[in-house]
Amino acid sequence: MTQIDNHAEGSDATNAPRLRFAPSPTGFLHIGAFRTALFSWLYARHSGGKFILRIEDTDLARTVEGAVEDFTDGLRWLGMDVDEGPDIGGPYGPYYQVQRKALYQQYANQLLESGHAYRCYCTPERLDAMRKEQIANKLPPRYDRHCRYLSPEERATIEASGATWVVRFAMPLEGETVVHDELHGDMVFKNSDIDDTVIMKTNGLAPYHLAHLVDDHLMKITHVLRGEEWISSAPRHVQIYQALGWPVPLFYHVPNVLGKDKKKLSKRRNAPSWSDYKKQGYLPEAVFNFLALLGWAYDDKTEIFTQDELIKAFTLKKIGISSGIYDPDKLLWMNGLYIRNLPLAELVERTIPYMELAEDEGGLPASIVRPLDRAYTTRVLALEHERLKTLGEAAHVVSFFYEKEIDYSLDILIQKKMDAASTREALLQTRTLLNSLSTWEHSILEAQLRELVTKLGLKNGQVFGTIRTAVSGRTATPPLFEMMEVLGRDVCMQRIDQAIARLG
RNA sequence: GGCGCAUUCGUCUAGCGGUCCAGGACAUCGCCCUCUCAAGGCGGAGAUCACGGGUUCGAAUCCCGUAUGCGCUACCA
Repeated sequence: MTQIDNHAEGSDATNAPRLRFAPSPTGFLHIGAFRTALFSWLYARHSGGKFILRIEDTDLARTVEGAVEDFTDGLRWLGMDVDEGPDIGGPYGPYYQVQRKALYQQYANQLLESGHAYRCYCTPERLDAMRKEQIANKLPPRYDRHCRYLSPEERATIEASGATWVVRFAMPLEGETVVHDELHGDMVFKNSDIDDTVIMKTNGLAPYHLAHLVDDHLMKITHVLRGEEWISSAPRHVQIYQALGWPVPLFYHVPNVLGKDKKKLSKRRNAPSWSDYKKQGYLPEAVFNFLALLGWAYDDKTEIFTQDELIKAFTLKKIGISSGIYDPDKLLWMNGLYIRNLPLAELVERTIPYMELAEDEGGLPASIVRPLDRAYTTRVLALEHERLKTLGEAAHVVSFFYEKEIDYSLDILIQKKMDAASTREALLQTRTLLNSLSTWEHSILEAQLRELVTKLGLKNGQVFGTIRTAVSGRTATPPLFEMMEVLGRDVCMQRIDQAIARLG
């Protein structure tokens, strides 16, 4: 602990900004949390500062196994590298709050000694009863400061009886506290509205209000970006900073990201996690771009940015202050755009893993052998490239390119103003024509089949639609002739034969 | 209930006293392209800038109310 202190008090102060992302490991991280992290990361990179990951795990009861790994995986997936944190350490560690317990005790004691805090012996039962009564009397539920005014003798008696205690911060009873926020300006709070919050729990760990503040100070955090839900307790924090004699960092209370229900994103209700996006085949660079635009805008038209462009363009000043609903449709559009901009080879590289997933995880049907043929898959995906919105949907959309048997109902084979007989006839003629071709190439297929259409006195859509279904089992596919070329002569002929057979 | 924050097209937003009877994007609608589905191109509709008062020669932009939404009100973060 002393060692940590020495580091913290050391005068290596450069003026580079230091920003932190400090999630608590109570579950997976939703997209709104990442958005705030992303703002911090972007500014750290923009300014040549540091980005620190700290785990706020002082709530032992709610800590979830695997959560920290989820954070670091998510950060990595989105391309946000960490300068100091649990995995890599750093000069101001440890980066788990439970490991900094002694520090919080030290400063709680300091506050106790300076008269800025006091021991509170109230039992949860008393607190609970008190609150219920306050609410019943339409009073704001607030700690009644019962223990603040205990005499030393009374304290001695209570403690002699073996009572446990917490430490509460003694808020000034009168006056006002001004919270200066870089985004919102000055926000003024009446001290009498703020109660004496617990800064040290019975189990010897500090709650958020003390722990984050001690860590931010010791870790030399310069810019504090956090959700706007913290505005209410910010005056408490500035009072504690003052009581400790520490400078207050720059506050940026950023707006929340809301769900479609207009409620704050919550892990258990309406929020997708980063890994949901990964599973569905969203590109991290698209998600990154999308997230950066949620509550921040560069100008009135630019919205597609590479990560480097974002780093260059990002400024904290332009963060908006009103909370917004994230629009999954727009993300989907942006993802499609990023996919279309991918070089084909990279698209193949990144899509194959999704296609090779087990069938029940969204991969190709189990009957198709893995690993997939790369050359063939490249030809297949070339046709689907501009049609994909997510990598995850590729398997479904291209499965007929791989399947031995395709299955479809006859009504999608028979086109408008046609019946089984005319469809069968068209297919028979198609078969004869295709059999006569010496080269299986899309431009030749197209030229020949167009001639056939006129010869049959049918519409393009009728004949091509019939062949499309016969050959793919689908009504929506890539352009027919390119598709037939990739499928190959044998597969096409066999499927056309089957269609003819099914028509009687 | 108390306190706080917010409020520009359905959604994300630009706007920081005059250039805005408000610009862009997604979604939506129509047309073009066309063998289906996409992609792309063109165009339309969509916001009396929440409402009401001020300040000002002039307000989406500044101030004050009201309404609505959201947040906080734990030995959770």
